[in-house]
Amino acid sequence: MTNQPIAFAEHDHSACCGDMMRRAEALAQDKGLRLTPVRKRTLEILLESHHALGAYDVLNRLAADGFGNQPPVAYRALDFLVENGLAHRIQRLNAFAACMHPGQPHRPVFFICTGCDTVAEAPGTGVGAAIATAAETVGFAVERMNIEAVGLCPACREAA
Amino acid sequence: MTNQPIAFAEHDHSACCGDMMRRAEALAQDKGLRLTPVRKRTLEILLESHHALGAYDVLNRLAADGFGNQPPVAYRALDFLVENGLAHRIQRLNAFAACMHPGQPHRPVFFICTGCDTVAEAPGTGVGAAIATAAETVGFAVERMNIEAVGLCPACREAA
DNA sequence: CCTTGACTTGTTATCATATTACATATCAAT
DNA sequence: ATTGATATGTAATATGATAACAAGTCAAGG
Ligand SMILES: [Zn+2]
Ligand SMILES: [Zn+2]
Ligand SMILES: [Zn+2]
Ligand SMILES: [Zn+2]
Repeated sequence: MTNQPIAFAEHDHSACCGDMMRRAEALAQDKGLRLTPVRKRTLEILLESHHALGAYDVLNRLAADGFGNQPPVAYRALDFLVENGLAHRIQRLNAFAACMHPGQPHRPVFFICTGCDTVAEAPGTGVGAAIATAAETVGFAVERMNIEAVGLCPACREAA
Repeated sequence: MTNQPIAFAEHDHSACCGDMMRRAEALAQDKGLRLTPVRKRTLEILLESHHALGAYDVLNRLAADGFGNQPPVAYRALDFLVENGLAHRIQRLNAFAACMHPGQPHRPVFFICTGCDTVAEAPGTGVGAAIATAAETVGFAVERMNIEAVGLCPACREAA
C-alpha cells in the first residue's frame, strides 16, 4: 500500500496539480519548449482530475475559455503534451491523461478503474523489461509500447 | 529465433489458416457456439493475412460477399469472435486480428511492425505476471489488460 | 406439426474520434 | 523592418462505433 500511485491515494490534489504545473513550466524552460496559453490550459484541464479526457471534452473546455473550437485546436495541444512527456495517451479509452512524472524517464503502466474511471500511472519497469526480453527473443525492435490494465481500484474493490 | 511467433516466421500460410479455421470450428462445437456464415467468413477474412483489419475493412469484404453492408454487421461478428477468443482487438490500431492460439488460455503481447504492418501475437506470460505483481502492490484487481509494442519486425529491421 | 422465446441478422440513423488543407497570426532572430 | 519557423484558427472531411427497431432463423416443448 506504500508507494501507491497518487491517483489511488488520498492526497491534497490542488497541491498535486500545482506541483505538476510547476514541473511542466520548469521542463519547458529547460528544454526550450513553448508552453503557450492553449497548451498550458490544456494541461491544467487534464490535471483537474485523475481521469482520462477525450479530445472533444478538452476541446469543449478550451472553447469555453475562449480558444478555438475546432478539433485540431485540442489535438494539437494534446499531441504537444504527449510528445513532450507532459501527458499520456490511453489507447484503450481514446483519451488523454496528464503525466504524473513529467521530465523523469519512466515506463508507465496504466490502471484503469471501471468503477470510478480513475486512471493511475504506476511504474512498470519490470513489465517493460519483460516485454524487452520477449521482443529480443523474437528479434523485434521496440520503439514504443502501451501497457494498460482494466479493473477495480482499491476503493471500488472495497465497495464491491 | 526458435519459438518465433508464426506471423514473423516463414510458413505455409494457407495451412496456417486452415488449421485455425479447423480449431475454431472444433471450439465452437465444443462450447456450443454458433459459428454462423457471417462469423465464419469474418474469421476467414481476418485470417487471410497477419495484419490487423479495421471494422470497416471487414465490413466492405462482407458486403462484397453478399452480407449486410452496415457497420453493426461487422462489429457484431467481430465482437463475437473477440468474446469467444477467436480474435483480438488491437487497441492501438482500432483494429482486429485473428487469434493464433484459439481455445488455449494465453496472455498475448502484440508486436506491431511499422514497416510491414504485420501484427504478431507472442506469449506474454512473464509480462502478465509482472503486471499482476504491480497490480497487487497497489491493490488493483485486474480484469483485462492490453500489452502492445510498436516497432520493427526482424525482416524490416534487416531491411533498414 | 406448430407455437414460443432466444438468438441472430438487416437497416436506419446518429454519435464519437481524428485528420487534411489552407489562411492568419505570432515569435525569434537577423 | 524582414524573414523564416512555429503556432493558431477554421472549414471540410475521413474514420471508427453505437443505439434502436424490424425481420428472420432456430431449437425446444407442447
Ligand atoms: Zn492529484
Ligand atoms: Zn508519465
Ligand atoms: Zn500464417
Ligand atoms: Zn490469441
